[in-house]
Amino acid sequence: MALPAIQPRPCADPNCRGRHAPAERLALAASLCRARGAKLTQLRRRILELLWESGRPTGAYELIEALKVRAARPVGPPTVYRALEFLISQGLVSRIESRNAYVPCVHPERQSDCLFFVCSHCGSSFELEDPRVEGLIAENAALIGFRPKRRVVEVEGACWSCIAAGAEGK
Amino acid sequence: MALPAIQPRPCADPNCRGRHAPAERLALAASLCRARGAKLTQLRRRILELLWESGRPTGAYELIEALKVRAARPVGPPTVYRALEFLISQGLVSRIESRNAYVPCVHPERQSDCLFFVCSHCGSSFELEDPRVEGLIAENAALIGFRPKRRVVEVEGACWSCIAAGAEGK
DNA sequence: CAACAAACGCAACATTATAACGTTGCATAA
DNA sequence: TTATGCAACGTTATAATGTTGCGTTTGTTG
Repeated sequence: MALPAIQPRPCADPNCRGRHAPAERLALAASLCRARGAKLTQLRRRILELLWESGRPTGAYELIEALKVRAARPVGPPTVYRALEFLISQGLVSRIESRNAYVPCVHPERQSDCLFFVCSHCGSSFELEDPRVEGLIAENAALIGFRPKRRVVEVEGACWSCIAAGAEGK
Repeated sequence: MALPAIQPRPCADPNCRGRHAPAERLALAASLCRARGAKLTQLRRRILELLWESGRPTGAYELIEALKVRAARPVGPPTVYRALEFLISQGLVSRIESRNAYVPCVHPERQSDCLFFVCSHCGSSFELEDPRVEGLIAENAALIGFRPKRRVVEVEGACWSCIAAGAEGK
């Protein structure tokens, strides 16, 4: 029996924000899918990989372009959208509604919704978790008898490095 | 001098949620624009009126369709999008990012961002304010040195009347 | 009135997403 | 081995949403 090359394991830090290489991310994704009986196919894996390599919210058509380069045959929009749908259903990817773009999830093992901070200057995004947000939303929902199912929290602004560079968002 | 028919005045209740007729909404909007030196033209006013009458997040192309009925000439997409841009800039309308749709703002005199609760069954939306959300976001933003400019909070779920009717969202 | 700017009309186009239908490949059972 | 079922993927076309560029109208101001 071969030694396991990578030991995929959830990160203990809820807000570790990117201290893991794409390869490690993919290994964790594969491990999660295996455990759930979900199939992380070649295409789905490749798209997830592209998202990790991109480093910022990436549009479906950007992915299609990127896939043209290395894929045997070009893939059409429906194919990419179906793959994204799968990745989202597995908690491996989130859609940034305010950008029509997609980002890989830092902590796919937790299915919780996240807060997304998107820099309007460089386009990079940052994912944080804060359980208190749920409470606040639940509290407000109760005021109007609303039963929440899914939530979107997206903050547009300037990221640290763009502020440091003097370009404070466009 | 004629007596003022309507006395537009901000509502004291931050979460009054729709106890005002469209005519009153429009009068307030006109009053605000006048005070700000912004021009609420016929078209812009008509679009705001349609949004108030609609009662749910409404797409740009739905507005175009609705305008065909009563307008002298049909209006094209750019015209509607520009009018929406104006209304949004004046805080009279918000865009629901997760739906590509637009809703009139309950409290245009306050420029604060709101929380939107959208029923996935009947499509109606509810706007609430909660200043604590800003605090929570600011706190999280500080963790990563992010300077927030605009935020989107949208909650999808089931509204009270749909829950009561037994249809708890699709 | 002339000059100017803001708003609007219009054609074309760009971007994002889905519908409808067909094909492939693999597992299982007859 | 052939049939059958199924999930994933491919292909074409089209729907839905949003923008650019430019010319025309309109309203205001000197």
